Amino acid sequence: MSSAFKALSHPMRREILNRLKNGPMTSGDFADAFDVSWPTVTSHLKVLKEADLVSSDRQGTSIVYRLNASVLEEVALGLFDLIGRHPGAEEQEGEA
Amino acid sequence: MSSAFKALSHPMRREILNRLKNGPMTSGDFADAFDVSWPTVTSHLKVLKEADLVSSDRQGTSIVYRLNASVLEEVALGLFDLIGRHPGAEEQEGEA
DNA sequence: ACTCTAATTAGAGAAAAAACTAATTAAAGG
DNA sequence: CCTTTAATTAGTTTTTTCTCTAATTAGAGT
Repeated sequence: MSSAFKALSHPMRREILNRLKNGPMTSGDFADAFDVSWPTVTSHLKVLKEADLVSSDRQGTSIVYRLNASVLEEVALGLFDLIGRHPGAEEQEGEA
Repeated sequence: MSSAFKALSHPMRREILNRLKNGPMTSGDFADAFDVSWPTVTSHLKVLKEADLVSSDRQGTSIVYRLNASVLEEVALGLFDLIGRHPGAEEQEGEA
């Protein structure tokens, strides 16, 4: 999970995750969407995959990536843990 | 907020945040706690401060750092947003 | 003002990350 | 089997990050 934070530290990788929220996409989709070379995209996808934030498998001629929402959720929960507060717990006036 | 993820990407910086959960600490406390030079600690604290994850002010002879929980919470909420799920929403069996 | 302690800034070197081009692999389809 | 399309791997260069030592700043206390 430690590598997840590293993976999240790059804007393009966060944007990739954001787009995967709307459904699976191929490596080529991303190569089109971003103004960098395809190998650069591949490299970012690899980082995300190693952090287990995305999964991929071949579908015909393309390789399809999809979000591992549960892992991302774990990371978010880890952040809440860092501040010792439970998600969804509203701020209360008097905390005795 | 983009710099927050960068700030969170280093293990020592996450550990600093984790320790600050239990209350404010001085730069020297961290310099003692970690096996790196004091300037290295200062540098990490600076990154955290620039990401607005911690605040500091002088208290007598020391400089005291404390957690900006609200900012950290925002980052965690941002992650939940990335997966399009609200914090505290339990996994449900049938999602129609 | 002087000195001690706490902490930061400056500057340099090593290591890691990010980008590119060129070359390679893999499957699909004629 | 050969070609085309999709994607990755290899190798290199540039930029950023991390760490250190040495020097400096800032306040406290005498």
